[in-house]
Amino acid sequence: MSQKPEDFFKNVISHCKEYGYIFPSSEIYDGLSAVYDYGQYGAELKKNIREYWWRAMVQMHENIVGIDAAIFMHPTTWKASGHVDAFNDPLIDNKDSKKRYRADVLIEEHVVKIEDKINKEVEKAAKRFENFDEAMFRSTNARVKEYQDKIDSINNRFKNAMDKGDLAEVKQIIVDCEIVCPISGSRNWTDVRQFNLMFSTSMGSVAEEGNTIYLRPETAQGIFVNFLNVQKTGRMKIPFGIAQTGKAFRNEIVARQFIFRMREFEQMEMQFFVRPGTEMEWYEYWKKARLKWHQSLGLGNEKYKYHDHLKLAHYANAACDIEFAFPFGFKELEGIHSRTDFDLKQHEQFSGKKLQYFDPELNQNYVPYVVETSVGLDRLFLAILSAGLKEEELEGGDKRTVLNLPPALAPIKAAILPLVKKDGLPELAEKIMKELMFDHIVTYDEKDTVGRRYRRQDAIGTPYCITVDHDSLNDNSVTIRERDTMKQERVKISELARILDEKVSLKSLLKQL
RNA sequence: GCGGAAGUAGCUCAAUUGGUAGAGCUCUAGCCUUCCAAGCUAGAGGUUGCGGGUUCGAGACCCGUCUUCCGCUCCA
Repeated sequence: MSQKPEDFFKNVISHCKEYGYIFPSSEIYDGLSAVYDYGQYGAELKKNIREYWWRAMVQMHENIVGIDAAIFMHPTTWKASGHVDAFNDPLIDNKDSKKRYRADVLIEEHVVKIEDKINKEVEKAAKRFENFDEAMFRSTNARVKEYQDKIDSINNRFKNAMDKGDLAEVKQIIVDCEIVCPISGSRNWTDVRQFNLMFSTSMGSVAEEGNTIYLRPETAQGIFVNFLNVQKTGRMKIPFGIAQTGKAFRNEIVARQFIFRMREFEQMEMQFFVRPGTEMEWYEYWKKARLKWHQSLGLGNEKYKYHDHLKLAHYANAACDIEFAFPFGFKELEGIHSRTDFDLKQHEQFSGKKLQYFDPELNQNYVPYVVETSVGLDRLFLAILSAGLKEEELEGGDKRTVLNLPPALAPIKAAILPLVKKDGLPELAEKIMKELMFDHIVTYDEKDTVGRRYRRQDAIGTPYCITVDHDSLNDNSVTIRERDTMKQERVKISELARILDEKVSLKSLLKQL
């Protein structure tokens, strides 16, 4: 299909809506920006992806266990993790250049410029006088003092403004200092606005001071604060991992690209605790293991690539992304980070509790190092859906829309279809459906011609259609039609449950790992 | 936040210079019985995103507002 990427992406979005995968949130009220609801099929697909991840991590690793920590956490958690300080930026726009700046950075840069002027004065004076006493010069020279007073006054004003959260004052500082935009050179600024990454709410029915709590911006911290609980009660020996899936919330400045960047999203994280000094081995191990997991889905190995981070976050000593070829380009799907002992150390410091492990082999205590794997469930969903959606040209110029989902992840595993709606075929089909229902989500459809029903199932990604025809009444056989090849195979009704199970169980995926 | 585009049936879109909102698909009920969509009959579905204004008359023109999409800015 010679389709433009934007158009294809639009198709993905409308297909999601039209076939019950994803709806805009609160749509009857015109929607809520960057929030989406998973529909009847979306919820199943998402659940299946989560299930596959969980089994691959928890079930297939003796030394990994899973937890389900709360979204609400003690507010100090986020001071310790660095989220409170690091993601609380006052931003300002220049209306002419359309550039956005951090207001604090603009002011800092301005202060640096004044400092440069002082230094120049000092240099000049140093050349002029012999036996130059720099300290004396700095404290007595009128011009230098003037500059220094300016700096102190700006710094004071800024500190006061930030402490009080007075953003109008922050803007006034920028205006008073006559700070110009480096690009447009103009002083045409918008108001300063505070962008806080974290959503806050209040605990307790009465709004009082000091009871502000945050909706977690990552699930990882729920694992770190439970490190000792799990290690002790599970008698875990290093190296070991703790996995968790769950919602996280980030107040993105601009959330875009459908479910790729949402304000409410779901993460699947695993924190792997290792002996200090071995973290790079494990980092490499998990990089490979996670890529292999993604590739097992069969979306095409060429759709993945590593992207190593050169600029590292405050807590990491190595980091890379597994990127996926989304319709809008290669973008991060999963992050693998070597987080060092940063988080546990921070929590030790803020909680006053020892978060250490006694290593019997070394006969010593230490704070473990952590290798994190963190994948966006919604992004994975989008990856699978956009890789799967195809407009096929069939022989004879016929077209069909097919959603090529990995069978083990498909929402509906099979549709049971009577060839015609009479002669006892519907009854037999329903009987088959009721039997298969015990193991899988299956559906029944008798409306329209069978070819049309096949196409309907293709569009929602059902991997198998089981067709009951007139012969079925005599030979106790039915045909299984495969979604991707459209080939049919005749099988015994008594064998159906086993055959279907073989084709759609997660086991087939897990065995590839 | 800035710039651009767009909001009409569940979906895709029409509606002449302003003159009674329509089609296809989908859906529902029935007919037909056919292994790869679009046979027949009937039916349902709309305060044209919302609020004002101009006009005898607004889906269309004007103002405001909301939402979505694209680009820029931010992004652990």
